[in-house]
Amino acid sequence: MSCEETFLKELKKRGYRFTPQRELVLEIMHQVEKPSTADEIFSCVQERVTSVDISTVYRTLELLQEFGLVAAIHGGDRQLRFELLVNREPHVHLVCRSCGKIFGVSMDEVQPLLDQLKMNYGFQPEVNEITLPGLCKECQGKMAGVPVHIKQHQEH
Amino acid sequence: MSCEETFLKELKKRGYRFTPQRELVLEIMHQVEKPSTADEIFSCVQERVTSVDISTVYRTLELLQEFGLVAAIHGGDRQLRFELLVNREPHVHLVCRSCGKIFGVSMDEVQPLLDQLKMNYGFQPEVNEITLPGLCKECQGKMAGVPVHIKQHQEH
DNA sequence: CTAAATGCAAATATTTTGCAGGTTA
DNA sequence: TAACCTGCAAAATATTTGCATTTAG
Repeated sequence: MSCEETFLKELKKRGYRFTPQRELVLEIMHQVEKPSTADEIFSCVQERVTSVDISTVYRTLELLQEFGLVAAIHGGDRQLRFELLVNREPHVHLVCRSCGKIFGVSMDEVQPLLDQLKMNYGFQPEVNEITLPGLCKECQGKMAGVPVHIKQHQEH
Repeated sequence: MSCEETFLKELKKRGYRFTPQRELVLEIMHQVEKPSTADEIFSCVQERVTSVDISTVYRTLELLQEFGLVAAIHGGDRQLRFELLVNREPHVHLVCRSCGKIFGVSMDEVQPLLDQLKMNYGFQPEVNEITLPGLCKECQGKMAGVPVHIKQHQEH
């Protein structure tokens, strides 16, 4: 079942409606490559239909999350980023605190840890929303030895 | 070297000053048990000295982070939580998205994953700020089968 | 005495909400 | 046509900043 079909089905199931705005937000989510902020998504939406409001974008993203089509990931900065889950295998994110780049890591690598947390603590991690802050390869080289908080200041 | 001594030393090193407000914030950080929001810390501070402003709390927390005495962790909700690092071994946090409880997990359990990320991606995770969202044992029982976003709505 | 820190108020940034009018089914 | 959805504006939340005054060293 295609992404849009799932959306339609879930909307119908709850007596919600399939509006042009909702269709457009979902379409844009397919077009953005990286996990994107509400504002970035809003900008893309506006390039197509200027009248759409950012509150509609937020409301649609919330729906898409409820339906399991989109995940919200908490990066190092203040704002959430949203990512389409459909057609992607589960994965976790590495967020570089210096350059902000986000890397996806396949489940295979983290599964042992998740199993262990489940076994030892009974804790069930929400896989798609896991974010590991740190420094990517390039940024480690650039700022070796500088404490993290200073690094952040230098970057912004 | 005690926590306060470290603070003093780091302040002096930069020509900064050791003020009663800064001393108090650090002291409060020793008293709060769990990772706490700026506002929670501010409340504790106010119980002692009502004149202290929340902006001073924020500014002091930032200093403490620079000095490596405090870590900021990004939980599931919007606000940061601050935690004293001194006298604690490195650890990561499990945050329950339903009840909000935070569990500390020792490094031993996650070290293999971190090593792997370093090896395969060159990514250096910032250990003390890692947060894994999910559901704790109790909350899994309470809301088995209910999708995550609905759960959140029910809770708040 | 002087640079640094504080308290206050106002600004920012992000997300949420109330509501009147428009739209979907 | 009735419930739902939208755009707009305003509120809420969390954090940051400018500035006049106070204070540590």
